[in-house]
Amino acid sequence: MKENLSIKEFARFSRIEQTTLRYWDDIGLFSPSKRDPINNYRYYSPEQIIAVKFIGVLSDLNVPLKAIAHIEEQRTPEKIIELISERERGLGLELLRIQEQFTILHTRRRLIEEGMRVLSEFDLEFSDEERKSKESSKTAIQLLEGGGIGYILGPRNHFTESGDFFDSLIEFVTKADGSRIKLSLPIAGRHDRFDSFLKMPGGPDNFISIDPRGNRVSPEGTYLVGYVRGFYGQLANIHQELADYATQHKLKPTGPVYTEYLHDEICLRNPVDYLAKVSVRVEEG
Amino acid sequence: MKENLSIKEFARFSRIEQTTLRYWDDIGLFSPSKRDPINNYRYYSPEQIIAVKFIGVLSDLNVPLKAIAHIEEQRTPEKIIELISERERGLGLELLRIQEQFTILHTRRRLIEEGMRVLSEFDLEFSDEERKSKESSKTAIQLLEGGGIGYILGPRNHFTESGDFFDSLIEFVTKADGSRIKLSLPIAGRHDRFDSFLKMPGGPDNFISIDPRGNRVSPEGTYLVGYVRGFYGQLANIHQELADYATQHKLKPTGPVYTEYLHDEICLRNPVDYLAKVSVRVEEG
DNA sequence: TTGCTCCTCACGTCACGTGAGGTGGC
DNA sequence: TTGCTCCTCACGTCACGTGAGGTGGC
Repeated sequence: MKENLSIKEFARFSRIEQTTLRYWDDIGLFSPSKRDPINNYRYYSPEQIIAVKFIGVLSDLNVPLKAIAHIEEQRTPEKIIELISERERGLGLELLRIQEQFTILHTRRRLIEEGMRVLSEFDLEFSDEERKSKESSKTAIQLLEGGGIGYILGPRNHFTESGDFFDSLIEFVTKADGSRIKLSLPIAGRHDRFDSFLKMPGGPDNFISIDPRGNRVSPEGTYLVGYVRGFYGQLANIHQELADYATQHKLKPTGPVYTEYLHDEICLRNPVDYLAKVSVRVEEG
Repeated sequence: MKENLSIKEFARFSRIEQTTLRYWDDIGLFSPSKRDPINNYRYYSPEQIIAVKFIGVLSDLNVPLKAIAHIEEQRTPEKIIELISERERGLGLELLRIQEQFTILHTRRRLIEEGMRVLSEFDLEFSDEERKSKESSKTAIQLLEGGGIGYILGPRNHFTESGDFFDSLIEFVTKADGSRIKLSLPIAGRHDRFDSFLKMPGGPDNFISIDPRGNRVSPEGTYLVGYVRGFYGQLANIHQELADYATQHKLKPTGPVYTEYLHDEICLRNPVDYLAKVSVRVEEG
């Protein structure tokens, strides 16, 4: 004949904390069906579990408690249907948000892990003296099959006109507003051709970002890949090294050229340890 | 030569509120690259957008700011990979939670909408006098094709032994702990056979709950469906009405019998307006 | 002088969480 | 008396949000 549940029992059955139940009572959102007239103990009836669980669901859905209380007072089937529809839409948006976050995390992980692989494969460690200088850099080169990564192109950069890297970066960031460019995804650079890369390695024709849906795809093919360890802009003479390597191996670097940072401030404190990856598409002969 | 962005510009580019940027600066999580020595204005550099957006992502993922700050100080590729992996797992769990909430909302909506359809189809309105009494009820009966709904069976009820409805309900709720039974989903009753329903309409053989994955499925078939408007337990003489209807239409009510509430305290304030649905599987002849 | 952007400081908000000190019934 | 469960009240916490009053440069 358990018609009255103590707050402890009710908390256990409903899986809602005692403090939360007291708080909901305090703000008039959800009160026990009875109070002991002597010691003022709260007593709940078992069927109250249905309502308290629904409040819990709404609360989990980030409906403000005031709104829930207002709904509770005014509730009709029509209004509850309206609320549910709205929340279903909200959950749909949240689902998109989660997928986006998955993409962001996955992309970051892919880049960082590639960087770790590179560091274990090549010797790119600085000596103590080198580490002190902001201009230090180390490089490694390898030939890889690549391409097929979806990316989003930013607006055309105009380094030659306004002449500044940051102006172009800011233009990219500004254009990102409202477009599909997600700033949470790593920003990379793209040169149309190897020529323009040679002329200005640190000034890409466009800034790009990873496209989670893979709409625009980098061309499949053989890529000459250079890794550079050092601060932003310290691409050293990687362009010359890539050109030399190509000549020695009878390869023709055509383009496009992609410049990404595998390790950057996201995972490193010391800028000299940053790790860039430059991929140039090459053709035989 | 925009190397320094004011807090307004930086907030616009990064899509992070000025107040948030100041707060992150206050707690030492993320500070501008420069301060004006005279007026103490904050100035950010464009490449700081990469880091601030990543902090934003972590913050969106509900990583406490203290933890983010700690990570920022200690960051290495390995630790960031670990963090990302952990968050990917977290997102996986959140995805399950969202799917569960979708199910809860969808199920509620389905029941409430069915109730609204029933109310518009049949006259189940109370007169002013009837509305005053807690024992008022109105009924309607129809024949429907049904079944195929997945449900989760609670433990066997023992009304005849302990003799109480609430004891059984509490046993169900207790068993729910750790099982697949979700208390946020509507709780319904199930009688194995029409006989046992006739004997004790308010005392189901088992309490059940909707199964989002539809494992255990109610049998397909023709169902005699009775709707009862009134407070919990006021199933009136619906059992007798269903029996009479079956006899008149030469139907044999076999079972199982499902008792659900389409409209309950979730969407109504006045208990007398609650709407129950009793479905009995019937056979020809 | 006015308008603008920025500053700091203090207090408010939301949904609890955490003691501190006290009560009633076995 | 002791242990237990419950109570209220007050203050803390987290991540900001909101004025209030003031400053520097055009």
